[in-house]
Amino acid sequence: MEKVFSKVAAYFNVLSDPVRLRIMYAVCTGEKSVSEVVEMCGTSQANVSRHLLALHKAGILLRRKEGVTVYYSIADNATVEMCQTVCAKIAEGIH
Amino acid sequence: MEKVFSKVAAYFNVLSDPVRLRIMYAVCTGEKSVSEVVEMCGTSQANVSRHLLALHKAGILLRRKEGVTVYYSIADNATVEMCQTVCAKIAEGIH
DNA sequence: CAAATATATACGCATATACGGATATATGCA
DNA sequence: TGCATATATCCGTATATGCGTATATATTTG
Repeated sequence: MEKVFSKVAAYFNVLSDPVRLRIMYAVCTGEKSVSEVVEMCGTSQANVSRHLLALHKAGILLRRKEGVTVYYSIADNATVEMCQTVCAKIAEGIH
Repeated sequence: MEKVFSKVAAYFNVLSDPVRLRIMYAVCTGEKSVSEVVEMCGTSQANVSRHLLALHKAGILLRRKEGVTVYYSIADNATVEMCQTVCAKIAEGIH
């Protein structure tokens, strides 16, 4: 049980960063290369690479290498749906 | 949009700690006082108090004071359901 | 008022993490 | 082989956060 809590905490922790949420927003519309994500999010290539790897290690993003290019995509749509639900709920309270 | 991401990140961040998840697990069965939560979770009173306040500030727990005793309860069942969904999903992968 | 109980806060320390900048690694191509 | 492109990693720094310990605050009771 305690082990589950630690894993769940780690899972939420990956989603608890604005940059990683921006990245999720970029990738959820379809597979994207690192460069594409860099253009869509306003931060450095090194930073994007790190966050993409963090999301991948957590099992949230898939990683596919094609030549020198690396593509990331959503592993499980349930995560995206959860983010959207929370976003909607919180966006209500902002107006 | 960026503001929403920050708020969502903060929301997930509150749930990204094993102790706070233990506390959620304790409180989700019904309103509990701080002392009761301390007994149910294996950590100090100061620690529990801090985490309960963090969950309350995030809007996840309600706070009710009755004399010298403070009771906390779930504000929105959707949060609990989300935690349970994630827990179940992750517990699968552990066995 | 004094003491006991319940909860919250202050402080210090250890650890984690995000970021910038530089650099390493890998692949493709002339 | 040499060079360009794409991605990942290393290092240092600044900041955040969790926890233990002690203490403060508030309420009840004698």
